[in-house]
Amino acid sequence: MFTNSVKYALKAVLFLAVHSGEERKIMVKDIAEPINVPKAYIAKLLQELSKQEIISSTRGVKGGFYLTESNLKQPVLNVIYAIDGTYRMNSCLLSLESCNEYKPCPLHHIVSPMRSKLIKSLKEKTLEDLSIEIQSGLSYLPL
Amino acid sequence: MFTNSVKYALKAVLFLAVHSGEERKIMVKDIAEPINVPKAYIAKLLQELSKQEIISSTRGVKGGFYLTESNLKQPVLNVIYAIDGTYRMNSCLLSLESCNEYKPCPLHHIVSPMRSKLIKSLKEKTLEDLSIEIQSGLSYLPL
DNA sequence: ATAAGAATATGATAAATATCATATTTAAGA
DNA sequence: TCTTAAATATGATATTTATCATATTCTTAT
Repeated sequence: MFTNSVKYALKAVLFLAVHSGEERKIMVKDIAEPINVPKAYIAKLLQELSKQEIISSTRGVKGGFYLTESNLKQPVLNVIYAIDGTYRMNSCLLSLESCNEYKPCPLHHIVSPMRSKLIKSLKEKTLEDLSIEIQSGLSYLPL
Repeated sequence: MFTNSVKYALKAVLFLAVHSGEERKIMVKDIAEPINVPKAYIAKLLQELSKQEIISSTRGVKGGFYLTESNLKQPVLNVIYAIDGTYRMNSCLLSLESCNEYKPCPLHHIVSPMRSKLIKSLKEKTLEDLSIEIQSGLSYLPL
């Protein structure tokens, strides 16, 4: 469903959602280790997310990555789209270009409603929502 | 969600579901072209499906691939599992080994119920079901 | 100003997936 | 039984994705 890159990115962003803030910037190595993702790999992803303004960063001494209030208000889906692009989640499972309601592929009726729901959920849930769930012990962000 | 290989395999198997039979074997090149998949690639996938007895085949003159009545009764999910294995569809989106109901990852509550439903549907729908839908114009298997 | 610590830009390497090619085996028909 | 036409087995190549490495740029504090 998602690439490895998206999975890593989501873990990193959620880690930042819980642990960082404008006054609590976190540097790459202190993100990579707790989420158990190769440092150089996550560094690249964080740079990309920062460039796309999904997350925030500052360079130099005392710098690092963090989430602003505004970053936290974003839907989870933003992270996914930023890394994988929109195509992957939205394209026909059988890769039939012409697949749509009027000319559905054989799996369309099974898959399409579920995908719509999933996308809706990922659009409604913000990073903050998930962060709160983690902090209140409703879900976990482990190794 | 699925690999290219699974998509190709599904298209090929559904093509066979509609067009082949014990008395109407179809050879690789006559499958590859209408479903618009590279011949050598689909050949390999068909061989694998045949080995796993998802589809049937005979060698030699007048040989080819086809679906028996028994093949047609199978759930669509069989094709997916045969090519991609079971792990891909069932593993945690964030690749957290420990993710489950008791220790859910942050996306578990969003994703898990939908995945369960999807798998249920793919288990209930047989190749025959989909073949009938295609033949009655409820869905399409185009290029 | 300048030194040091951080992200950033760039690109190299490795692994997995997708694609292509071909020699071998099997089955049917002459 | 021999020839031919098909799948089968095997493996080579190309492309994409994942991983790693490093020189450059920016920011803070001295």
